[in-house]
Amino acid sequence: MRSVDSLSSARPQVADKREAILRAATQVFARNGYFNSKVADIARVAGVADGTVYLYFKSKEEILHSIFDKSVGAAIAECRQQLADVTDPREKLRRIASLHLERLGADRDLAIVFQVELRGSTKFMEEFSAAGLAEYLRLIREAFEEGQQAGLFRRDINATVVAKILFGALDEMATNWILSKRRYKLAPMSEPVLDIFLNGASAR
Amino acid sequence: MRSVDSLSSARPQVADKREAILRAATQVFARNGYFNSKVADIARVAGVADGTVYLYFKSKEEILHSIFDKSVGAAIAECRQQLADVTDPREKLRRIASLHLERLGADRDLAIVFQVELRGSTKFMEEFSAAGLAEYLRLIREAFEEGQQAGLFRRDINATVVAKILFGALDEMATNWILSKRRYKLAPMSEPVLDIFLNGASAR
Amino acid sequence: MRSVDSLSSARPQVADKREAILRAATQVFARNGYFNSKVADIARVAGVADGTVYLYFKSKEEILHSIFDKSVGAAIAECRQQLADVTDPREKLRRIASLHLERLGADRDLAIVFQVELRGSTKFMEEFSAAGLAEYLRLIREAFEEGQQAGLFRRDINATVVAKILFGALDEMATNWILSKRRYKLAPMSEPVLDIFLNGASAR
Amino acid sequence: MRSVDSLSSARPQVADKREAILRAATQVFARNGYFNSKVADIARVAGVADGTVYLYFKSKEEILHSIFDKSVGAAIAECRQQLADVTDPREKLRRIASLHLERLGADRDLAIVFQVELRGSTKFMEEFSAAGLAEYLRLIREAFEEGQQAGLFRRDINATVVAKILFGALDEMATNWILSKRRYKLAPMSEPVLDIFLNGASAR
DNA sequence: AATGAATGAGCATTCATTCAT
DNA sequence: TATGAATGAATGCTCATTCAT
Repeated sequence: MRSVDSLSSARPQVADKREAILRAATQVFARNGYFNSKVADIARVAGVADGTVYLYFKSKEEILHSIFDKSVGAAIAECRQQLADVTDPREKLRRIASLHLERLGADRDLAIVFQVELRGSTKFMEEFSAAGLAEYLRLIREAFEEGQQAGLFRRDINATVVAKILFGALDEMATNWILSKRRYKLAPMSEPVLDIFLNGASAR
Repeated sequence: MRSVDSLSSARPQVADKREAILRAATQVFARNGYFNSKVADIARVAGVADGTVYLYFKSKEEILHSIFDKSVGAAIAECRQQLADVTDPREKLRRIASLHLERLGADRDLAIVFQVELRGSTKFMEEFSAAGLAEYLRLIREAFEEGQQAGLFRRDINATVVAKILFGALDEMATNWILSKRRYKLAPMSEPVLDIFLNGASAR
Repeated sequence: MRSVDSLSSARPQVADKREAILRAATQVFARNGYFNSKVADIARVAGVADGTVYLYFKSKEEILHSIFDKSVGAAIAECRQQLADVTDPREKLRRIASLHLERLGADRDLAIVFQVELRGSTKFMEEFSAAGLAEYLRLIREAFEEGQQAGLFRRDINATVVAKILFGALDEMATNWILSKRRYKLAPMSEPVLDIFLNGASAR
Repeated sequence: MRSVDSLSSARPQVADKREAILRAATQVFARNGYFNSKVADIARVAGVADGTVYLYFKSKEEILHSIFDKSVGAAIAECRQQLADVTDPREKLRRIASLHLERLGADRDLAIVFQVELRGSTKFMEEFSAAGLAEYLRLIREAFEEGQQAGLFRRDINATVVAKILFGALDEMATNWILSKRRYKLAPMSEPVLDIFLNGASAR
């Protein structure tokens, strides 16, 4: 069993080191911005030598991509799982929104990388858009369409546009939270958003 | 006629050259991204020497700021003017949203700079937030509060949050438009947004 | 007239700076070897900033190529000129050999770059071979063929091979001179080479 | 049989591994050039771990030196042996030249390392010159001096210079062979060289 | 002996900015 | 004002070498 190894010196070092670099990079990118961050900074924060970074990542850019991939992957997986036992489309949307803001609210550095650093390049935005965002928007859209079929939501509005509206509103909550000097909880902000949204989208 | 000005006064030249540099920078930033754009590129596109850029702007960063200041200033001014003769708060929000997307939709390069390049730095985002965005959100909020006082909008929702929701939804429309491979008109996208928003925010 | 400018500060600076960099590079390459030479060293010796090197050359490698091109071009041009008024093929070969060793003997650093640094890469050797060497071997071969037609040289030996033999012998003289700890004149070494060569190649 | 050795003793393994590394290095150096070759490449081709290379060689440079030492040692030994039963100085020179080109012609990678890679450093060239080349030139010179004493060769020419001439001519044949795109046998090229050389150097 | 993960010194090149003209 | 040659600080990445296992 692994647990025995874990007590001594084990082998999770590889995973650990890769993780450490990703964690360090998230922090460094969040504090200095991607372009102003030096690979040497990341290495120092991660507690490894400069060259070691390149044993785990092909380039500085790949580190940024990896932060994105890992987080979006986990987020979508968790989202799907949480939606599994929910049938009410309105509740589904509430869960999606809630998870979205909970995740970002739980790790400020990661949130900064997501809301700010990942946006600063058309190239990356396009990939981002094609990969994670598209998948995420689909989750919203599908829940909304279910609600339309169930007669809960208005049928005169385009589900794709609706998904963007909800995402945009949540995204703005997250960005505002990061930029705000006041320190407040992000997760509860999903409530007024859903309130207006569901109210505005509901069939009468 | 221009030629007269040119002979009689140097002023328009100054404005022209400054304008030319801003226009060139918008194009170059939009196509390559801020960090990958060289001052030399901007100078070439603007038709001036590298050093000339520094007669009008203190640094590369100041060029980005100037693009922002100039555009936001003009947008808010136009917005205020267009709202002057409108009394219905719902119509005010419609005008704000419409103007927002019309402006961005009219100049794709400028839209890219706004939606992508200006987002890539926490520092800038903070200033952006403090300066233009705050002013812009205030316009929305005030219109909404008027509506609340007039009994048109629900009073159980926070006007500040509402303003962010509307802005976030519009912002997402703009970003999606930029990243989309399909070519469609951006301005009409304000309609479904307002539809859901007004419907969701209206008093019953 | 330009000569007036020349007295004050003039404009030959461009040529001068390029020349200075080439001269500096020849010295630095000769002393440290191409791969161990830093562009910063070349810049320092040339009395310019690091970046200035790149205003005149695309890369470190291009500097090496330029040293080669410039020198071979000048050598071949001088060689052709010196051969113009010579009719005796034997004398032509004597002049070629003599010029070859005089040139290398006159600039030890340049000779080192030619005999050592330029040889250290198959890629460059191939270009070298294709460009300058081929031209140079042709000069030898043509002189030899003239001698064959004039009945001065044996017709039973291949002129192309003969050219390589003569070049190889001279090349070895130059390399030995560079590596030798003794300091002697290189140019006179052409005599014994030609002696044996002409004797061995002459018709009886 | 090899399998017996493998079972009874570890020695051949050592020799095998050292050999394997030298063979791999010769191939890698020949294909990429010394400075562009990575120790990791050599290790991979040799089928050993990176670190293992350093159990047999102190540094990358020592590998190059070892290739040289091993090959020159073997060449000179074979040369001496082949000359043992020859008395005619002209035949001795023929054998030396023939062996020289046969050896290089038999292993193209080794020839490239000798003709190109070993030349790219003044430092190495000096050692090369002091060690192998000096010994080799001595073999030639001694054979020539014998011929002079026997009245076969002219006494008015310096034997040391003569040795360089012959070596230089052969060396050029080898270099040309490597760089040529045509594929031909190198060994036979010793004939025209010797032809001219002996003819030019012979007493009348 | 063998491994290969880790190290960290080293360097070509870029480009925002300056300033003599 | 305008120019553009010159500057030089700044950094991502490579790879020979080490060493704990």
